[in-house]
Amino acid sequence: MTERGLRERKKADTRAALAAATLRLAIELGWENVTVEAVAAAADVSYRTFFNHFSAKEEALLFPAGTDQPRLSARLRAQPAGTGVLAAARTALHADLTELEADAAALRDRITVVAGNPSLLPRLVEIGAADEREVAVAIAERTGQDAETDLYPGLLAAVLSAAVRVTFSRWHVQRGAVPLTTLLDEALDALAAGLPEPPH
Amino acid sequence: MTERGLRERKKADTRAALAAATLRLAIELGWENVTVEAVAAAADVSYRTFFNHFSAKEEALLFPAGTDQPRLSARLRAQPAGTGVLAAARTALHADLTELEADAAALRDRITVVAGNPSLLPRLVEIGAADEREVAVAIAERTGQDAETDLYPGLLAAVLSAAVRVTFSRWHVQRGAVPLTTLLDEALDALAAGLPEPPH
DNA sequence: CCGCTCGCTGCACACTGTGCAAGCTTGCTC
DNA sequence: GAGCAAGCTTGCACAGTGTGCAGCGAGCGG
Repeated sequence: MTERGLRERKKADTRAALAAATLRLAIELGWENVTVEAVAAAADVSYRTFFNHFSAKEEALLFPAGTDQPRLSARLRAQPAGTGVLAAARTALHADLTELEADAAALRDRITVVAGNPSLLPRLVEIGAADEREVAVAIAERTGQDAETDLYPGLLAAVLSAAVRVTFSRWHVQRGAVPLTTLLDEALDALAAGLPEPPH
Repeated sequence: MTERGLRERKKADTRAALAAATLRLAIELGWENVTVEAVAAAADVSYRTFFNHFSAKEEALLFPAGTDQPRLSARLRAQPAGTGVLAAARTALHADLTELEADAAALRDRITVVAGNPSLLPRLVEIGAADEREVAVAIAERTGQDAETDLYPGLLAAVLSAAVRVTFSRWHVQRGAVPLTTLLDEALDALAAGLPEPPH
């Protein structure tokens, strides 16, 4: 399933080379100075080939592995039916973040680029929270509600997305000193406590 | 301060005409079929003039009044120092949403366009939550914390942003039957209660 | 009334993203 | 192993976005 032949392996290599070149050039030159032409040249393929692998420049930076990998909604559905929504979400998010933290160097570089280019920030959320809409549906399935009309599923999905975003930000500021999962737990605990105002 | 002369009035008219034409064409043709050239033609100005008023196509749709209007962070700072952060945020958000709901028809059209084009969704958040970063700083000032390192300010700002986004979504689904402020209160109450899982 | 300011306009340009029609390598079949 | 289909790569043309620059003309101040 991982490699079915030389052709697919070469294709994956090309995609990886393009993604790596994109990230490297973004760090070296700044995101706005990265052109698709330069990326293609750095990866030794033609300009046109870039768009055979990525539909847009941002995709090469933020979705180097492709969009068909297991997403948060899938992980959430995989949790046993007995557990509560919040606990299930916490477990699913842990799995997601652990996987991302596996190549921490690339993740840090990516966040660095995004931090310097706010226009990319929304897309980063998609990495962590995948398709927030799907997550809302998965939550609705678990609570027996309707994702369209009821408040809870959409709100929880959006709030989880926000928690992940904040977690990425803090992880980056602390230069990865604390694991993503630990930081996420802090955020989720604060949420579960109803966001009580801390003493000052 | 509102109008200082014929020239400024004409400029504001041009901007308003461009914004209105953008919204109208987006509803009629779909966002992806709206070209700047068509918008400029509909507003009876040249192509180049469009970019003298808006730095990008999305800005004409989402920030028709300009980005220098009073933002959420300013409203938040304007709240009396005695009140708690959550209460202050609620009041500030009420003011913001009430103002937006004043021209409900345009707001509904805008949300319709955004709902059909997820790529625009992140920008809509900016309308409601303004600059989330500034809000985080304002929260930090109120709690005597540091917006960079402490969890609370950034988390609360992100969560408020999420609540506003969900509120817009529900308002749109219900076709504006319930005021924005009422829907926002429901979301904030759920958050303050720690997002307890509803019975199913 | 004269000059200055400033919005509007046209032109040229770099870049993104897409459709189409090739060419060439891979992998499968006979 | 020869051929054939599939599909990755490539070049070309094109629509559209966004920017820099220079000129024009109407509003504004002295």
